[in-house]
Amino acid sequence: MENVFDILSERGYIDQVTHEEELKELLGKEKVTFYIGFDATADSLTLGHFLQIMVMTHMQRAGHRPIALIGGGTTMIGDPSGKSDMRRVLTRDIIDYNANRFKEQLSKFLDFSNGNAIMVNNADWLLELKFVDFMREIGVHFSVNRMLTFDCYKNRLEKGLTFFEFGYMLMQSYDFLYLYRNYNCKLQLGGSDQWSNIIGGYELVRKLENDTAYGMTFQLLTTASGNKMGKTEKGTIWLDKDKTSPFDFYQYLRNTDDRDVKKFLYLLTFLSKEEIEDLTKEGGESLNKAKEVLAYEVTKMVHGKAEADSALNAARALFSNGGDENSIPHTIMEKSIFENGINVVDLLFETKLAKSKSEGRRLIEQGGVSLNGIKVESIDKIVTLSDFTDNRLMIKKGKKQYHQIRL
RNA sequence: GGAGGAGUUCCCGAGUUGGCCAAAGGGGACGGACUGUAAAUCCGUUAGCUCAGCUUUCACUGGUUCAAAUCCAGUCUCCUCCA
Repeated sequence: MENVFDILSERGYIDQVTHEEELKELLGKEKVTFYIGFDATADSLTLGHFLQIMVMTHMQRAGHRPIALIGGGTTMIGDPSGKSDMRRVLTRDIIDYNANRFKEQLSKFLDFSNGNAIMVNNADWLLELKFVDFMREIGVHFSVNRMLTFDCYKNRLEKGLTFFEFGYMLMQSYDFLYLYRNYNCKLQLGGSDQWSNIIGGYELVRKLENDTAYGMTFQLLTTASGNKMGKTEKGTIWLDKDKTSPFDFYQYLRNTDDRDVKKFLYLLTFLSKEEIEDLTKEGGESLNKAKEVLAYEVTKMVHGKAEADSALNAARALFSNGGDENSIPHTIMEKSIFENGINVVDLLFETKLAKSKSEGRRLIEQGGVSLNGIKVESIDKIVTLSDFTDNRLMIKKGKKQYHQIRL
């Protein structure tokens, strides 16, 4: 059987590894327990987390045991790496709630039965630590001089860094130690921004347990234009369908930059190398097909086949004719509203296509709105039943946003 | 605790001899043109509303004034240096 390390490497997940050869050997010969930490700051995982889920899934398929660690305890501090400001501190209740949601979502991808995967919450052990004991057992192994040389702290020195946040690394390192002791966990994975925290943990295990631990990071999912994948300015792309609809989720991936398609196919789908190379070899316009596959595959994994089919159909219906109209995002409204007529601007506002009426006016003035294919020329237009066809009215905002009104 | 500096519209960041400030510039976002539901480029928009006018904004509260982001007093927060 192929070594999972090679798979991860070939697909381009891996960024940095503490001991490449040793780790590869280990992964080839025994069942390895590893962990990835998730911040519990939101009540849903994001598309960005999906990359980490993929890695865990690859690992589990290869016979290894994933531990998903929910940062219930560390979230109470906030990881200072890469952040310029101290994070909002959340209450225990919120964190617990979030942790539960994470578990639900992760269960869709990982097999948690029979201990094949484990979920833990570091609040369970971090919160009961005694300060003095912790400082004596753990604190003595960390050199401040050394910590200050890490990039993540370096740039914080100018902005200010509290001891509170400085302790984050010790806590995360302690997590690793705890998991090593209780679950024989030998490997920590994480995004490349976690490198220094991971180093801290594996060094701690080595010092205290005199055993070898490993760390590996993978690339942060970024788009060619430099943004963090799944975190658009508009808002985060969530895995929760109530927070980001499957259609929007699909569309986000469907609109992937040409330069990212191949990379994302490798990272976010299980398609074989041959399939991916085949889809992307021609480049140019043919990449549209690859984008459709990408969007469909990922949506299928996250939201299931039915939702993926539906999103695919809706998109085809809207953008290339054919496909099923029923899947298009829509609002059902009272017929009486249109018997009297409603102003377009109000309608845009009602359907949330415009955040304010001013924005709605602006859109119309700039020629960005059409009803059933007819451009709205005036902000005074009154929409009535006569604008409908078969009780349906398709509002198009800009080039890509469609919303249908049904009676 | 002492001395000094700062808090502006989504973000960064101008603006403090009071009016010409809904507030420069950049980024982002949005709309249009071009296109392949891509990128790049160009043009436009970017507080709200009952929109040629009106209303609410420049940490908070109160004051001076015909008029304040700009002046005064107090409060809060953050930063730097000293203890």
